[in-house]
Order: sequence, then structure tokens, then C-alpha cells
Amino acid sequence: MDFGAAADRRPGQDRGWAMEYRRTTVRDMRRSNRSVILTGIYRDGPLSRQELSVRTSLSAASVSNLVTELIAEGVVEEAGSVESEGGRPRVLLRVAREFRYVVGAEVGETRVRVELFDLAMNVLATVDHPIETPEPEVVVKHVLEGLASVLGSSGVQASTVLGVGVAVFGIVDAEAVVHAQTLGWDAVPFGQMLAEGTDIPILVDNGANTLGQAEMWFGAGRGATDAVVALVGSGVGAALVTGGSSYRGTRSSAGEWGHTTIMYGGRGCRCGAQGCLEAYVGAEDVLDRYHQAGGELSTSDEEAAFAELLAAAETSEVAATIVADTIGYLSAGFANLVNLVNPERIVLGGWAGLLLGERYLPRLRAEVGRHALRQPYSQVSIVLCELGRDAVALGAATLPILRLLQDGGVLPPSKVPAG
Amino acid sequence: MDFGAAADRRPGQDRGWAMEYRRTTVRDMRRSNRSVILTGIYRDGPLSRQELSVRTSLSAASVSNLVTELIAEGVVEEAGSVESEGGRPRVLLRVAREFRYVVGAEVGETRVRVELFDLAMNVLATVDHPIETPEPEVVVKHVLEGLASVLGSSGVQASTVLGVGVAVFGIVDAEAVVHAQTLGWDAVPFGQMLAEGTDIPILVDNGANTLGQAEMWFGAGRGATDAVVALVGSGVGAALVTGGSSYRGTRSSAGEWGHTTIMYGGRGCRCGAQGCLEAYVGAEDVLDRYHQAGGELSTSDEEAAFAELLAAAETSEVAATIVADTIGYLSAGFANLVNLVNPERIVLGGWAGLLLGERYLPRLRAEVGRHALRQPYSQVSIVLCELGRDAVALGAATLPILRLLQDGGVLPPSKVPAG
DNA sequence: CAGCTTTCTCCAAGTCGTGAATTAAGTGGC
DNA sequence: GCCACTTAATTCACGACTTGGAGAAAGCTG
Repeated sequence: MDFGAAADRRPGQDRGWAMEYRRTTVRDMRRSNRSVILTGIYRDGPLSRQELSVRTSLSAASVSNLVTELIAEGVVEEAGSVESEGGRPRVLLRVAREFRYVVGAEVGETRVRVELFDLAMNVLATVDHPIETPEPEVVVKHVLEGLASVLGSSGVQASTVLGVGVAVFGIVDAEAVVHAQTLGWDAVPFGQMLAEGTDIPILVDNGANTLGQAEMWFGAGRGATDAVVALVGSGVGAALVTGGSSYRGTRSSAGEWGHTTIMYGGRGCRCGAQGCLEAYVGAEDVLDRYHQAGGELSTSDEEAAFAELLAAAETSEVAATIVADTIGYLSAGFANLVNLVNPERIVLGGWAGLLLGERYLPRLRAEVGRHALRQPYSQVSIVLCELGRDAVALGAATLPILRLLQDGGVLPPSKVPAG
Repeated sequence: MDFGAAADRRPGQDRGWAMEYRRTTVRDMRRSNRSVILTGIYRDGPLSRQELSVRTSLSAASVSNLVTELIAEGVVEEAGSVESEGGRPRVLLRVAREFRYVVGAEVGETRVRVELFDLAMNVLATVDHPIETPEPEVVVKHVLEGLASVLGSSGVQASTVLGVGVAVFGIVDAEAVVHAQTLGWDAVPFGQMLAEGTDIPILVDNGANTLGQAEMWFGAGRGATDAVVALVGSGVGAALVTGGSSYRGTRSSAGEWGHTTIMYGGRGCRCGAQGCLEAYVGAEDVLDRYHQAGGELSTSDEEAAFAELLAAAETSEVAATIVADTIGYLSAGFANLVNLVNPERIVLGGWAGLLLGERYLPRLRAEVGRHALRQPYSQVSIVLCELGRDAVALGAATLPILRLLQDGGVLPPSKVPAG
């Protein structure tokens, strides 16, 4: 079986005291250099061998050597040429879009979405399936059906799919076991369940992390190496990114920012504790606070209601207070992140986060400054997400791609007969 | 000038998306393997070549090759032999204690301490110097004088000192510039100031981090790869460790855990914000809360007063309430760390932390469980520091050693004429 | 078409880890 | 006292790798 969380440590990453003792061989060197070149080509678009040589500080000879190999394997292809001041034109290189495909799946509380992408992240097929309650077996069934469906409708062979990235709620440990306390998923071996239904490699991660990954690659996080992608919707979560790759703790369940206490002994949270950030800035709780303060709204749809509250803040004093408080709580939550992990960028997203941010971003920034220490605050920029909610599946689909890039384009031994 | 914070990223550490493009050469391979072997020998005591071969998965031939080199350079030495069931005895290897020396300096608010160690961390000389207020120039002067003093009294040549690790308060950025908002150090180029007074490499880090490092290497953190060392004294701080080496953010100022909001709009903190953890569990603030609640203490010495308060909790209801609240706040702070970074171990230290922990550790553990999510809580163990306060300088002295180990025993080009 | 510039590739080192063979250094049996 | 026997460490030929430099390729200019 091939399945796992996206967090498996790869050898040679850690160089600290408690590092796993791992030798380096001449083969690791080559894989590492292939990875550097392939990542460069993937990330910074068509690039010539010459530019690659400069950027990677590899010799021109080695670049040529490695690129020849990558082209022979089909991962990379030439993409026209561009004039070079006077001399022989540079040949541009890019990752072959159709070398392999990737699938991203988003498991939400009300639907399962499965999308098929080529390596350039063009969407080739999408399938949505509404669900009533996220029962593990049902979800697994819909993900697998969705997988078959997008493959069928696009004509893509299973053997050419690099992997399926699956975004779920809750905590995902290194063995792709999912824990979602609030939804009753208690140690569900989700990765294994999926892997039993397909030979394609399965990678599972938390939805906040995959959305964060999408923002880091294609959205507001581009260029940052240490960032936090904060998601505020009904619930509250965050993806912590350090050194350019999503950070996770021992068992890869880091980032439960929403269940961080900011008001000791305060409002009860659905996690069972009191005073969690989520209990103050989660959309549901914001609306609840508004009702308790005597506010009235015309709709019961959460998103519409939240928008109505924001609009009401212009005129109603009660609404304005609630909104101001929400900004305060949220900024305290941000300040905690700023002080604790000192990111260079905070990306605010989630539907409620975006609604808030669109109107109150400057105020939010100022409030964070009041709560955070000067030095780390001076180095953080707070911006809004650039990608929509659909990016959850997109981010999930980047998981197999990240693995491909890190492996230098070396494919894992496949159990699917090669096509 | 050779100075820097301890946080400089070394090439090849990051393998994520935003990694710095860095080639790997055959030379990196060798350095990496030397590092693996040297670290193994240093960390796990006398080890034979054979054991090294097994642990590093390097071939016996390579181990032999590398060890021969390390011995020739003087970093490693043979240390007797041990019988091997029946055959040729294994020759044990250890790091040569007197190959080089390291200095650790602790800059506190009331004193400067400088200590000289050999590579086995035996103390060869210590100098203390009381100071009234930590003026940058004065502190620099005392560190440099202390350095000269420990060298003089021990007869160690400056050229054999690997480096000076300096532990300071406040935030230390990657250029060894110190920011200590509460003490008026605003962007003090501390590393540079020190480097101007000596040719020995200077490494600067926050005291909480160095103490954390000491606990990770020689204390309660041994064996853990993802841990938090929390220090509760007059102030409150934490060292975050991931992957075995102290984590720092973009500008290496992570870990200001004490200035994390746990009570929105609560007590004012000396950092200027409100409701910081430090404003509730910092010793000064705990005593203040006790006084405000009508409690009386017989001494004005902070540590004695704190101990008295804890003793009074046995009989006085007011004291008991204050202590119970303190445990509650502290456990919320721990739970935040558990949820956010998901460490496998939390090490509690600092004089107030130890006093509290000695009496109330089980209660603290239970309270953390009430605030944290089940899954990450089930994977964390909460223990007490094993090393005393003196370990700050010890931890600082490990900084040059860490660098030596990571460099595989290759010495940096020295400006001091070789001795 | 010659001359020039720049890009890319090929080739002869030089470095490194590895497996197999070899040497070193003990123990135990007779 | 000598000869297996066992295990540890070293030596050596080999293959994999990067690299600098030489040379080929591919365009432009006059």
C-alpha cells in the first residue's frame, strides 16, 4: 500500500542535533541536483540552461547533463528559444504539462470535490458530490468514485496519475490517520482506507494546509519562506509555513490556531475548551455574539448573515461593536502568531476572513501592531488571500507535485501497469 | 569580522518550495558524511567504527576513511577498545576533548557570566561580573574582559577557541542585532560590537534559546526532536525546537511566548499590550495579583516571596486561589503551544516554573488536557528542566559546537594566528 | 561568407562511497 | 605453542558524479 500524510520527513532535511543519522551518497547528490533544476524550471517558468546554471550555481556542463536526462525521461521539454544578445539563442525549458497528472480532492462537511489537473495545474475535470454527514466510509466511496469519474471523463490513464492529494478537516498524522474531534472522526485510518481502493498513491493533509500551500505557490504567499495562512470561516485554522514547506509537528497536526486560548475562561468552544480564538472570530460565534447583544438579522444563511452584519456595522451601534470586537480578537490572534513564530507574511483567507479583510484590513494591521512586539511586527506584512475557496483541492493536488519536485522527477515504483 | 546570530541558515537545509537553489557537490557530500559521523561520536559517546557504520548506514570502508581523516586532524581520538564477541576488539572513538575550546557567556539583567569549556563541556574557568544596568557598551566590555580573563586563568590560547556563544535577553535577529523592548535595547548591533573586540567568532542568541539548547542536549529534552522549553521566572519565554535544532522565524526572533495574549483586554503587560501570558504567570505579576487580592508576604525578595506564596497556598484560601489561577493560565499557555506547534515534549523551567512544577506538575498536566485538543495532547509529555540556571552559559557554549558538528569538524578559516 | 558572440555539449580529470578481498587482532581448542 | 575461527578495520578497483576547458552549434553582422 502506498499512502501517507504529506508530512513524512525526507532524509537529509534536518541538520540539527537530533537529526536522524543519514549518510549522503553520490546518488543523493544527483537526485538533489535534479530536484534543484526541476524545481527551478517548474517554479520560474520557461528557463534556459544558461539561466539555470547561473541560478543553481551548477556548472553549465552539469545542467546540460541533467537536463538531457530529464528530457529523455519526458519530465521536461524544450519550449522554443529566445534570442540572446547576439549569439546562439537560448533554448527554453519547461516541465512537460502532460507528463503526468495529479488529482486533488476536497472533503468538506457538505460535499466532496475531486479535480484532475495536469502538471501546469490546468483543470481537466471536476466532480462534485454533496454529502449529508461526513461518514468516513461514505467519504471514501465518493472520493474513489470521483477519482474514477474524472479519469473517465478526461480519458487520462490511471497509470499516468502521479498521486491523489486529499484535503480533509481535522488533524492528520504522519500515517494519514484523521482526528476530527468536532466531527466525531476519532483516529480514522483515512489514508489506508483510500489506498485500499486504488493503486494510485494517496496523500492526505488538512484542508487549511492545502489551501495554504496553494496560496504559497500560486497566491498571496508567493516569494515568502516563513508565512502563516490564516483561514477564518465558520471555523478558524491556520497553515504554518517555515522554510517554504508547510510545517508540521511531531505527528503533523500543527496549526490548530483556532483552538488557541485568547480569553481565559471565556466563551465555550465546540472543542470543549473555553476562550478559544474560534469561539470569538469564527463566523458562527460572531453571529451568536451579535444575537446575544440583541442584534437581529434577516437571514439564517451564515454567509449572507455575516455580510449583513458587516453592512449593518455602518449604521447600527450594536453591529459596529461586535465587528470592532471581532477585529480586536482576530488581531490578538495574529499578534500571537507574530510573536510566537515570527512570520514574514500573514495571509488572511476563508470566506469570513475575506469579508472582514476587504473592509477592515488597515484597521486590522494597526490593531495587530498594538498587540504584538515591535520588532517582529515590523517585519510582517498582512495581506489577503488571492485564491478562492476552490483552491483547497488545488492545494491538495500540489502535494504529489511537491513530492515529484523533491524527488527530482524520479517516479516512485508504480503498481499500476505503466501506460 | 566574524559574528552572527546562531540562526544563520545553512545551505541545503531546506528542501521546500521556496528553497534557496543550491547545488550539491561531491564536497558537500563529504562534509555531510563527516558531520554525520562526528555528530554521532559526539552525541553518543565512545563509539566504534563498526557501530558508526551500522547507525549511519555508511559502508565500513567509508567510515574507516572518514574517521582516519578526523583522527589525523585531531578532532577525534581513539579511546581504548572493547571486546567484541570473539573476534578482533572494536576500537572506541571519541571527540578529542581538548581539540578546541568554547566559551559561553550569559548576559543577565544584573550580571555578566563568562565560562570556558572544553569540547566535553567540562568547565575550565568561570568569571562573574555584576552590573547595575545592562548598558550595551558596558555589557560588551564585561564580556570581552571575561573572555580574556577565562583564557588567562586557564592558559588556553585564543587560537584554540572555536567561538564565543553569547546569551542575551530579547530578540536576536540574523545579523546578531538585539532588540529588547522592555530594557531599552533598540536594534543594538551587539554581535558586531563584540566582534570588534576579538578575532574569535561570536555567536549571539536569546537566553531562553540557549537554555533550551542546553536542556535539549544534556537535560530533559534529550531524545526529543520537536519540543518546547518554557521558562517561567520574572519574565516568561520559550524556546521552540523542531527537527532537533532551535527553530527561529524569518529574522530569528521566534518564541516570544510570554507576550502571547491569553486574556484579551486583561492585565497590562510591560511590553505595552494587555492580557499577555507573562502578565499572569510571570513571578512578578503573580505576586502582584496576590497583593491585589489582599495577600501579604514577609519578604520583598521575589524568589523568596514566590516560595512563600506557594507555601501559603496550603493554608490560605487567597493564596490557594492565586496559585490555582496561575496554574490555569500557565496550562492555557501550554495548551496553546500544544495545539499550535504540536511538540512531543514540553520542558518547564525557570525558577518560578520549577517551584510551581515541583508541587503541581500533575495538576498542570491535567489542566493542559482540559484546554488542549485531545489528539495533540495525547502525544505530548510535560516534564521539568533538569539543569539549573547556570545552563544558560552552557547552552550558549553549545552554539559554536553545533556549528563545528554541522561543518563536519572543518574549522572556519581563522584570523587568529594558529597555535 | 567570414568573423563574432553566445549557448550548449563532450571529454578528461578528480573526488567520493562501495563491495569484495585482504589484513589485523583477538579467543578457544588441543 | 600452534592452528582454526571470528570479528574489526583497511585496501583497492570500480562506478557514479561534478567540473573546467575545449570544441561544436547556432544565430547575427557586415
